[in-house]
Amino acid sequence: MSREKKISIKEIANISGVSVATVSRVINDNGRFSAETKRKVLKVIEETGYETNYIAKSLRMNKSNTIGILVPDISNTFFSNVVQEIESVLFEDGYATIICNTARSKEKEQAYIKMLKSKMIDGLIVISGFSDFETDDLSESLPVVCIDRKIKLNSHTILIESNHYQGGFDATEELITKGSKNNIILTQHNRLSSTVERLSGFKAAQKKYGLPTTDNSIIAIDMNKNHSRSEAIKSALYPRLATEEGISGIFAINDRLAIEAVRVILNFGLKIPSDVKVVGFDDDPISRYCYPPLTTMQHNVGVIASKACQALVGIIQQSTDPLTSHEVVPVKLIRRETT
Amino acid sequence: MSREKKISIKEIANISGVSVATVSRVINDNGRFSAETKRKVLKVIEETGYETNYIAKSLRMNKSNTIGILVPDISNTFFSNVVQEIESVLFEDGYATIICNTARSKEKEQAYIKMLKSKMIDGLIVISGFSDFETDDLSESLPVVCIDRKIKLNSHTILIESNHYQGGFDATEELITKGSKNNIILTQHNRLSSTVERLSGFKAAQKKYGLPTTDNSIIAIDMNKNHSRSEAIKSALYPRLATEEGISGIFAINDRLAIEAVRVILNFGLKIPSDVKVVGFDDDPISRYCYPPLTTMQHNVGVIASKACQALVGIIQQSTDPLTSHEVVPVKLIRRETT
DNA sequence: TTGTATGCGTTATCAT
DNA sequence: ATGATAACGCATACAA
Repeated sequence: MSREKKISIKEIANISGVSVATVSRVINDNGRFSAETKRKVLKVIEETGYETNYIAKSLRMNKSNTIGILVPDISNTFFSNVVQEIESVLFEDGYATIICNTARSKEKEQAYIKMLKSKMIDGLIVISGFSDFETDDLSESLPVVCIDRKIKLNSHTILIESNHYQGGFDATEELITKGSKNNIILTQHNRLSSTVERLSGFKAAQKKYGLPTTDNSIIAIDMNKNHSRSEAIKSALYPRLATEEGISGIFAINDRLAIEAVRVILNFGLKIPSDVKVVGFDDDPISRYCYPPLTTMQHNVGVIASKACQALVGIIQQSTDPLTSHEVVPVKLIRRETT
Repeated sequence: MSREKKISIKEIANISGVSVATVSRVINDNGRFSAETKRKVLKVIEETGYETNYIAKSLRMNKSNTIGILVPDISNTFFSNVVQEIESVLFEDGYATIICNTARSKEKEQAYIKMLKSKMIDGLIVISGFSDFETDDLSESLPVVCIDRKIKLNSHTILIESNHYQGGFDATEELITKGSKNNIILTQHNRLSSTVERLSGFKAAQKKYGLPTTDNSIIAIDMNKNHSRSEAIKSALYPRLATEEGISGIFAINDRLAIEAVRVILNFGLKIPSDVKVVGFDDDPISRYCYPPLTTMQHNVGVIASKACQALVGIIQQSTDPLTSHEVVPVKLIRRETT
């Protein structure tokens, strides 16, 4: 493996008999050179297979045409879809993308931010994650757009998010209009804004139809011990299934939870959707293939990604604050066989 | 948003009243400075919040402590798991990771390689993808390790892959030992080495048990038109299900295909696994939750990732060829309810 | 239209 | 133990 030295602008200049400045000009097409020299230089570049050293360019220009993405868990379907979409439009815009998987670790997140800044990234996209770190301080010195991650009010940071409130509302309304009166929300113990909003939507829908939301309406699973998640759901649900006024509708905050719930219910001996109806969230591929196929809320990944990119690139290139700093994109009910 | 100028080594030098050389020495702990100056400089660094500019460092050192990953489709579960794992160990080793989603586009792949080289990446990991591009030329000038991607024999490139042959063999043997005599392989039209190997495994297992592999044993779906994939499987399978000597076992080359096949069979009115048995490949999460839960082959993502990183980092740091240039890691049968 | 010279932030060589 | 300075590859202000 011979790492042959790469050819630089200087070589090109020597070979074609002009100065480095001139070479630089024709490469960047800045004008101020004759057609003849252009031809000459381009020919040499072609022959030598010269390629720009973006490290040097970045150092000189103080920008890298690179943007960073912080994502908590790339193996999560929704996240990876968003990332993939973002990467695609950014690529079109001429930006490279550094995807950083923070594994929900605050330390890793900080380390990555440091690394990204030292790489002179032009902008940063932060997807979800817990909001207790200071994106705000960050956005003072760097264009930042967040996706599904609440930030301080006085922030320069832009926020793009799914309408989790509406999602929670529509999901719950689906349960109700399909005939379920005794509904609960199956949620998790965390402080994600998306979780909070979905709960609000649930409550609002309940209220609209004159249904109460009590402590009993909320079952929150602790995600710390993943292995027993299924057990946790089981022990929370079983006693509530047997009673006179048993649970007849479940809005689960994500599809994984929903599917676990479905299993528990089926094992208990109840029918879905006749005895109890279930709605999930995220439209994970598993919701299409599980049994029975799961009614769920679908994110509009395409517009989330494009809005995020549009906002970020806008503020990078104009170096000015954009018109809207908060976009909320609707989610859509996908009706399948659990309601 | 005030992009305040970042502080450099020069400032540190001025403030602490030493030269830039000295500052650089204490930062890199190269010795040749007094304890006193060290203390002094470190204090200033602390106070000012100085952070190394890795762009400049990279330019000077001709290395970036960054490695690139080329992945065809980050939303594919297996790929995203591998990437996540790789990212994790590389992070521990002090390397940043640039994940590039090539979307199976040759143009994008080339563009990304160009970009990565110009960013002075220290190494490259290529996951799957079609083998008709020249990783070989690449590996002349850059440490490269491939995962599940066949390359030319004379190559410097290292290859880590799942044992697709063994996977195909074990999957098929599972069908046979569970009582199925009339087996087919459900595959796709592509030239991926993994596809080819799985087919070989299928044939070998058939042969071992005195079962023939004819043209009729192979059903290859065209993936071009995704929307009609389900239809394609249906029309391929239906006529073969009705006959006297109907299909009793299907080895599907991936879980998506397997699940579609399961649906077709169920719709046809046959029982699984009593009438026909199915084995998939990849252990996608959907295989756990689909109905009935799918027997499938599980990759050992952890060792694939760690072997890949180990190999890459080894050749980067020692700048020498590693002992083994080809590692094959076993896959594991996960027995669920389709066999 | 073209060339010279300077600087981006580092590290490394060579003095001192 | 420390400092001055060159060099990495590039873009640009200024001079010609």
